[in-house]
Amino acid sequence: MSKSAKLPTMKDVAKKAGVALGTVSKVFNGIPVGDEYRIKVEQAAKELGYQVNVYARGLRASKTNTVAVILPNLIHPFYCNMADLCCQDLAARGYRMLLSTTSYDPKTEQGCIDMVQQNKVDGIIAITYNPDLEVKEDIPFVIIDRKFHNTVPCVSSDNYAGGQLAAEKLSEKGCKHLLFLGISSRVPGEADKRSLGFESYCASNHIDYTIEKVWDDEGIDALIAFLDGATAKKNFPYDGIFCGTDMLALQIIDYLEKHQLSVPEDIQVIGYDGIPKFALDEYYCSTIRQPLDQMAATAVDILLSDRSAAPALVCLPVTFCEGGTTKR
Amino acid sequence: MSKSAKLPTMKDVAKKAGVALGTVSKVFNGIPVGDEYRIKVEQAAKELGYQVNVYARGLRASKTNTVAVILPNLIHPFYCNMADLCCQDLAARGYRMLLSTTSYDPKTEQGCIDMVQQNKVDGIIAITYNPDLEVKEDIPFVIIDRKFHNTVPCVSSDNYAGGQLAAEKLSEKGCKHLLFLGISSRVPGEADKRSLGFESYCASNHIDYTIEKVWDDEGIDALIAFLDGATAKKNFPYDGIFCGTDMLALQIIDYLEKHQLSVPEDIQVIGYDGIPKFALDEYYCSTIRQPLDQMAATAVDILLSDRSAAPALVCLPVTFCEGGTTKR
DNA sequence: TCCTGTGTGTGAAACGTTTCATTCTATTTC
DNA sequence: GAAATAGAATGAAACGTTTCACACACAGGA
Repeated sequence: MSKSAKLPTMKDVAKKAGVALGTVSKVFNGIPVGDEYRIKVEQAAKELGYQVNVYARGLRASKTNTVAVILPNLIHPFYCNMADLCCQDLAARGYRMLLSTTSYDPKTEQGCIDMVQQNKVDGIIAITYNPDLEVKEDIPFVIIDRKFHNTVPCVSSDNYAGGQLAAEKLSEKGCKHLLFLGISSRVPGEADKRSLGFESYCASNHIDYTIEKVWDDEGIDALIAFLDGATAKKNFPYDGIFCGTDMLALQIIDYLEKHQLSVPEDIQVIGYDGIPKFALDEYYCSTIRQPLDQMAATAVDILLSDRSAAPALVCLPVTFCEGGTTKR
Repeated sequence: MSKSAKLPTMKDVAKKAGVALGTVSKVFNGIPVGDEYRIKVEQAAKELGYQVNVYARGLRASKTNTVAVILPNLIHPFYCNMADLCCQDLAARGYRMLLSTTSYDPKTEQGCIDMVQQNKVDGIIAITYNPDLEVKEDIPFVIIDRKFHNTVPCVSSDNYAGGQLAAEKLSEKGCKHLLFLGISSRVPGEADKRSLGFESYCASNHIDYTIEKVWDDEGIDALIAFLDGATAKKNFPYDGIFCGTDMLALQIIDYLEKHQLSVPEDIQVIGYDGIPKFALDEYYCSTIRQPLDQMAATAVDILLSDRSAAPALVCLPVTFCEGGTTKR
């Protein structure tokens, strides 16, 4: 353990290098400075082990090199992966990540936004489903997965195309009677387009389909009730199911297997998200994979670049990933 | 969206309340102040929507209300859950969480520590397996899962008892020939005690057992090679396996099933960690569950309390959780 | 009435940057 | 060769807090 000595300041560096304070500042801010000066400063800084004090800088300027990431939680793999990728992308650009979780609670969400604005972070990336968020327009803000104000860019996967792709794959794999199962938030979001894409594909290709959606406050029980009705019949009337999320798909698969319906033999199932299984290189189920890496990279990019040029909505392309719940 | 107005400062509050600057400061720092003054200040602050500027405070004092959490990644559920819990516990105490991921890279780990010390966070919670970390002693530091310097408190689950418990459970459930499989880091850590506890239980209860450990740089292939040797025999010689982690257990179970050995009928498997399956209320496998919530709470507690009283190592109790890979 | 002691509000100084008006140097132009 | 100009380094002021030496008021003892 090293001694707890007073940290060197810019003043120390300036003195050691024999230059003025402002010159040192310029060097550390990438402002052009004569080569001989730059070298002297860099040398002195290195010898002293100097690093810029984030708090002094944050106070004086409004540059904090910190981006706030606000998510519902760090339990669901989707959010975790997103946080992981954002963290890496931000670190690569020299930014720190301030992470807050909200548990979907609107009050907590607003509290995070307020806190974070007060503290002058350089930007905010959020996944939130609160439509009434108050955001000051002078802090760069990017939202993932849900369109918000028109002034706030949204990054999402191409949910509509994803829905189409799911229908297409199920159909290709021989399914004749398709079913969409989804749990929707009462707040409209990009994810709603999954069923729309699914529907459009089925309709224009004359495929038999059913859409069954419930509200999130009704919970999965409402979907189970629907399935109970279907399994009560002699023949379960669907042979291909597209679930709005991988997590839902897992629960549905559990249900089916408990009712002597085998996946994928009797019924093929596709989820949405593309969550890798437990940090391994496998999927929980066949799925429409969102390009999380691109989404994170895009969000960071928009945030830290010139936002005036940012599009209101970026939809990134999805892919189908085989995961054992569809026939090969 | 609200207007982008200049944020109110303490000076504004002082003027509005008709008191001195220092008095306002005291109110916001919980330093006793006459009631009539306190009320005036609180009133004025509320009306102005004043909040303390974190950067000014961080500059002047060394109070930043920020704790850094350093983890290998946000992909493995163990780390994610830990981050989630730390975030909640910290928020509940009014702290912000600065999160960094290291990908197990020693250089990145040291970089994070340096950055974070430079930036005067109020404390650091880390999960790192780097033995050569340089830490300044004047920043509160807690490490999870690995004992470090004696001056740095470590929080872990009771790995030794966990190993004993796994052996006990397998034995109780009728296994006669136990096997421990583990992947160890070359850096000694608390997790090494899992096999020691397992061994001690078996030895003192006259249970037949085998310990098979490989180094992490050899990878899982080394364990697979060992199993190949075992499966090549007419009868697979083990009927109960304790794996060092849940993730390893999953991979081993996969292997066994591919070799026509069914779990739990032929072979029972117990993992370690207690990772819940995909944010659902199930486990991937029968497991020795670490009390993540207690571990996070303890880490935060030690960090923010008087550390001089902190024990060098806190071992929290583990529990056995049934997960379908052992017989009931 | 005066003096001392205690408790509490006051406001200037300091924290380590960035910024900007100023000074200085060197180069160009007539 | 002198004056004008561009370019670059300089250093003081300012950012919004916390802290601390000080002033002040009031109570109690002589």
